[in-house]
Amino acid sequence: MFVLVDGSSYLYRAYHAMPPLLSPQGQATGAIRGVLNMLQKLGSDYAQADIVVVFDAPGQTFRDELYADYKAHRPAMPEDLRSQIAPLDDLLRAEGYPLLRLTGVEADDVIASLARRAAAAGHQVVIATGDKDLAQLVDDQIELIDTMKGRRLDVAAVQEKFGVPPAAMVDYLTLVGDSVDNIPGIPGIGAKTAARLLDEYGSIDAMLQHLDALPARHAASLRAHSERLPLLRQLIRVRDDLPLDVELADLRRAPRDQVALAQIYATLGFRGELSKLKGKSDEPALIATPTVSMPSPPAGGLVSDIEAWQTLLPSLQAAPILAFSFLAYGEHPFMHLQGLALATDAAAYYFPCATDLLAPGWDEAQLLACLQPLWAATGKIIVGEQSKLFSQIAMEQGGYEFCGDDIELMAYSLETRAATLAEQVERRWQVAVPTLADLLGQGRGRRTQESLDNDALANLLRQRAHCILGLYPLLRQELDAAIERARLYDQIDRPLTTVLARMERRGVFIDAGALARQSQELRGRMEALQAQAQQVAGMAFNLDSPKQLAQVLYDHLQLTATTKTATGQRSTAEDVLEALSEQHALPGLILEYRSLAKLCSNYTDKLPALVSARSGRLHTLYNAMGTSTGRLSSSEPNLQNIPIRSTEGRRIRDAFVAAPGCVLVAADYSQIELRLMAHLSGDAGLLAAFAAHQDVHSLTAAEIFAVPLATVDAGQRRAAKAINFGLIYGMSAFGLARQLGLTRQQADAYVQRYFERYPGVRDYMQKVRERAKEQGFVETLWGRRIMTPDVRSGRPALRAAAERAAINAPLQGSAADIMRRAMIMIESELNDLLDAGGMVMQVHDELIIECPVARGDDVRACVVRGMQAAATLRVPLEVSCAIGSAWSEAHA
DNA sequence: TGCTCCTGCAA
DNA sequence: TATTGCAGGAGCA
Repeated sequence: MFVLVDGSSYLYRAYHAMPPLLSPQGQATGAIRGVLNMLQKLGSDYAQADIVVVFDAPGQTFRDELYADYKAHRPAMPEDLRSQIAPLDDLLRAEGYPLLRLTGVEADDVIASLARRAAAAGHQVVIATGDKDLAQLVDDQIELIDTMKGRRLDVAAVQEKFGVPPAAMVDYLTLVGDSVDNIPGIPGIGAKTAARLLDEYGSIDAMLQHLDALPARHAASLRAHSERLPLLRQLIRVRDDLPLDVELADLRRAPRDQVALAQIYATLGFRGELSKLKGKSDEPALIATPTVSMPSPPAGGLVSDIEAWQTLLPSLQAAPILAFSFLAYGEHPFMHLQGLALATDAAAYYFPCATDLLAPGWDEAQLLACLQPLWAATGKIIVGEQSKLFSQIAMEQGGYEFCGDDIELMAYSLETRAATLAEQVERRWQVAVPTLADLLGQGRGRRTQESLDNDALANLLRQRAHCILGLYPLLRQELDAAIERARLYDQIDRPLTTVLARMERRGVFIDAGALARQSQELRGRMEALQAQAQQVAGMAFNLDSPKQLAQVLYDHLQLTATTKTATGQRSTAEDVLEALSEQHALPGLILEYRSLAKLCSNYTDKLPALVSARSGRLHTLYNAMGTSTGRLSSSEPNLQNIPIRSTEGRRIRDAFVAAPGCVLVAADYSQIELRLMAHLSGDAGLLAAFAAHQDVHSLTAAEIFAVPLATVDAGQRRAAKAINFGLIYGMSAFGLARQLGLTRQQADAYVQRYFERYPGVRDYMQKVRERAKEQGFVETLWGRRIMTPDVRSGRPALRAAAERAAINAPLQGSAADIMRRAMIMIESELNDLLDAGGMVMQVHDELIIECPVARGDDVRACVVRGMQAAATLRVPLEVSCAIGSAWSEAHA
């Protein structure tokens, strides 16, 4: 039997799975340690087998030549991983493993060729890999194993996992693509569709012969991309016929070179291995071997009465770290616990809260009360998930404030990318952790949350708590290794959680009656517009359907289509209709209809429906982990896109009002992103423009057009404003031309003059592009890191888009950091200042506070001070603020 | 019911 | 060929 190990895949995974271990000399050794662990495990699992390790060779392969984008968005190998390759090579050779590395092809191809040879010679073959690509090789003699997940993949398992037999895997991956390797696949065909089609037709070739029988959109997509298929196949199919100049007999493990090993282990600081080698296994290893396998299912059990709690309490009090996971039910933000699990490193306990398992006197309130002193114990670390929700439950059902650690938030502070518990566990340990969705199932047989089996829920939450406990030290270590990220988490993101919890719970008052009246009026006008539009069109059609509208405009009325959408439909977007409105009356009517329909469906109808019966107010959800820049986002409803630009839309803001006896105080940062551009770039001209406390767009216009400030006209200011905004987004001259309705040449000239006047800005933008490419990330003023993998892409469009995002991210993200800091300060000051009221909304650069009428001026002073104090830049940070009984009035 | 596409609202 | 979001309705499986 042969075990063929995909060394490169394990190297990467070990690198990510292991803590950043260092040798005494400071050499990184985590990945080496991980690969060694894995090989040792394979050695004991397959004691009789010959183990062969295959690595990717450095440099290009035939796939790179076939396809320039192959693995293009994969970041360059981190230096502290690259530095481990040579020592690992030495180690594996000394351990006696046959090592293969062939230039021009990938490890997969070598493995495939070896596997076929060995199988042909009658051997069983096990391929140890973390990649799914090799599933195409599986047959009676060849199977895959993922030692980290402990999963075996034989013929039946491939069929079960992918829905197709191994023989169809090449076609399957061709259709689906492989985002890991940046292979696109066929658009519109995902895993499900591919499996279904292959099940029915057997192969892509067969599908191509029966295109008419396929669902139309799949047929269209296949046809449109058919010329791509051969290339995709070549990329995905592994070569299993390489002429390898080794004989199977050569692939025997050589005796371990004890002398070399002793030296290597000593250099790497593998004390445990060294002592084993010397036969002194009693000497304790200095470096603990972390768990790479699934954390074992926790001991512990169910706690549903006070006696059991009392028994348990000492061990909970003694634990330095408590991890929790919970399930909630009810109406946001007044939710209840359905159950909660608490894990220590010894055990995990489950506390049901809303079931018939409860003893008299033991319920949610009792549990929360019991937990309160534990949470508050000094020096104890409390870590969980969904901590904003949990702190709302603690407030609402327990009557106290809670602010613990949150592994999702820690991950976000580290890399500004949301990572669920399941994703984190998967990434670090390559094991699946069950989610609520798994327990509920999907489709028609989907269970409701109330009907969940108690034992199943208990196990789920105990296991999750256990995983959280395992993740915490790793995340904390990574945060502490990067002081800026640690500060970001400890001083900004974590404290903000409580602020947001309170703000959501406070809600905002709206005049539902006013909205209902607006709705009625809008409906009337929409009906009239619909009748008029159908009359002008000469036929009946659904005004809400872009597809039908395109038919009416371009087929029925024979207007000329100008723009197409991403999928080739003829566009009916606003700017297109705007242009067409000169030829015909219909486009104008549609535009008006659409604007009204939008107001109705999104706002005047929607908002009153979301008012809580319990509080009479609107409670949005603020997601502090939902953006790639550090901004918040808002949903259910989204209060960050309430109309303001059109006079019709503005009326919606009339309905955002203060409660009786109160006023709204609205404060917003003026030009904060442009100020940050001045600060970050240090451009003298831009700094001077802000220092002058004058209208920056007019000043910019005066510079660009080389005229005195006093003579700048509206058109010049408009152009300057467009450039200023465009800068923040990394806009090109082409985009500027389109925005302003200029020719390319004119726009080019503007941009050129802008950069002549503000050369620091040009240099800064270039520096950001370069840094993004070198480091793979950009940073905000507070060290929030935004990853920018695509700036290294070979695809020009993708790369350009990534560069624009990289330029924008430090500006947008720093502004977001500033606002987060301001909110934390202001919340605490308002707590002292007010008995009732507080922040009710945040709209990126604007804060809205509700307070008693008499306190309006105090609150205004407090908020303006807080917002300004949140950052000290090289330019003034101006805040404008106004007070009113409605949001529309409180806008300065 | 769940997914994708198109459209459009905000900073 | 401008950044970041959320969400509706249509259309389809």
